[in-house]
Amino acid sequence: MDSSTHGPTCRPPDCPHVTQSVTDERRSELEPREEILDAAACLFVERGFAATPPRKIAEAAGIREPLIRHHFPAGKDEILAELLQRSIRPRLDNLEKIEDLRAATGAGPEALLYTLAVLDARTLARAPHNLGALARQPEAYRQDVGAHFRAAQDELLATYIRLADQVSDIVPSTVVAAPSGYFLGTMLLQQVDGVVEMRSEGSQITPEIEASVAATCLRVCLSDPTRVNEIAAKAAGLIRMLDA
Amino acid sequence: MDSSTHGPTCRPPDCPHVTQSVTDERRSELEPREEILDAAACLFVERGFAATPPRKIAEAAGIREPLIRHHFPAGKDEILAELLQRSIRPRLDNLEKIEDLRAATGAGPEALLYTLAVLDARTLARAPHNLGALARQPEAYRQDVGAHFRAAQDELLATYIRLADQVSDIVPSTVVAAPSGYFLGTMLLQQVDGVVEMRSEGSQITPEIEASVAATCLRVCLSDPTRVNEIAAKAAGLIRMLDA
DNA sequence: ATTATCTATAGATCTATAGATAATGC
DNA sequence: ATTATCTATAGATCTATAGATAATGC
Repeated sequence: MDSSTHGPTCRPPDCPHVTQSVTDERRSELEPREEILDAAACLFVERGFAATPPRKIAEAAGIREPLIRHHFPAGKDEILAELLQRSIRPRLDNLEKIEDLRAATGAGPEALLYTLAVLDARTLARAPHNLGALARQPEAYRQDVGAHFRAAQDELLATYIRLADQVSDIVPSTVVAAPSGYFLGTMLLQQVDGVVEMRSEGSQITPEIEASVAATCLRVCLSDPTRVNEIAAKAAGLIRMLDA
Repeated sequence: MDSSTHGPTCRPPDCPHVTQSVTDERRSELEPREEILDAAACLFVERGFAATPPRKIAEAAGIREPLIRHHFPAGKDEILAELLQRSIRPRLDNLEKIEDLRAATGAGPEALLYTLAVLDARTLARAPHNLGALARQPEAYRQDVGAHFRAAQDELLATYIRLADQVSDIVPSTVVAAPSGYFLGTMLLQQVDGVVEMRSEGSQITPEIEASVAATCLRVCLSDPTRVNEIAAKAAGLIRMLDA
């Protein structure tokens, strides 16, 4: 209530930066560059990119402002670009993983869609500081900062679209308003990305919820939802292979 | 490319403010207060609240900066609060509408959920400047600005949770990872709110897509998706009553 | 008399850089 | 010699206000 303008909205275990008030000792567990990224991630997610001046990042990281410029000559923009990369890279890895699984096991699109959804949900659930929330900052759409990120996002969407298309067996003419193609893929991706919103509302994302999200993706595509159990079981085997 | 720092990302038909460069004539179709709100809505959605100084709003509205303070003494915060109100009020109206329909027709939760989803999707689809996107600005979570808005949002969520609960006939023990309660409601609401994201990606939201979103909400809840057609038909009747 | 609008400007904050000092690698 | 870090500061931008002028309602 004393120093900063508005109370921290950040849950302490997630994010020490917003709560810490005058502690300006470096925590020094990390390299300064990492320290900067970590502090910035927390602040960008909690207060927003545009609302976070470099000074606040420096304070949170326990360094002086010009050091930020030393590590990131282009300033905040460069930090955001790096954080966006880090938020999307593991999801591109997930795309590779399911492609490998397909090649290795001949798994069908149903199990692969479920697997991808679980992996992505898990990635978002475990990202430090709920980093996935950066995708919703308006600056993530700016060409100069988020171009690379956007391209990756498009690749992700394209995969969801393709898988959804292969999985969907709902004949449009038989069902009023069955989504398809771009819209079906978008809806599935949004369902998965919803994990970010749940986290920011304070929910702990359990493995059950991750599975729930994935199962919902299937239920949206399939005319016979009783098959979800069977597909989930098959996918669980694939996921176990990855975890091993 | 000449004046402003970054190219406008706004589609012209949606939003004249970002594209207009040096035209500082007031358009004067609207009251100045409305002009300010309209310009601010566009800029907040496109560039973000924190990245939009009052000067830009004044320029876009064709007025001088202090006039903003005259109409909104608390500055940008007050504008945002008003815009958040305007974005959520029609959705509270939608809640009332389905309650009225329930009382008048005795419609069941399935048809009401479908109807609510269509109404909400439509509200988001038609909101000027894709106003629904404001809900994702970090400042919408700030107590001093968004408290009222958040309360309304919670009421909305509570209704989705309740309806989803009544509609859902998926017995958890028979299906691995069936979402329920809070999470099911959250997923449905997110599905509907996805319209905002689709609009910001440039998609035109057709009535078919609105129906699609609503149908998907049902498909997520129901063990027997073949019932969706029948429910959608019933709901279409309810919606026609409202439109008349 | 109140409301709407402007010009002018003060003070705070932010962004960016210059230049000094310390630490490190060859 | 290069890299890492600091202090100090300039210039730009933002926020907020004072005070003048015009328009409007009683």
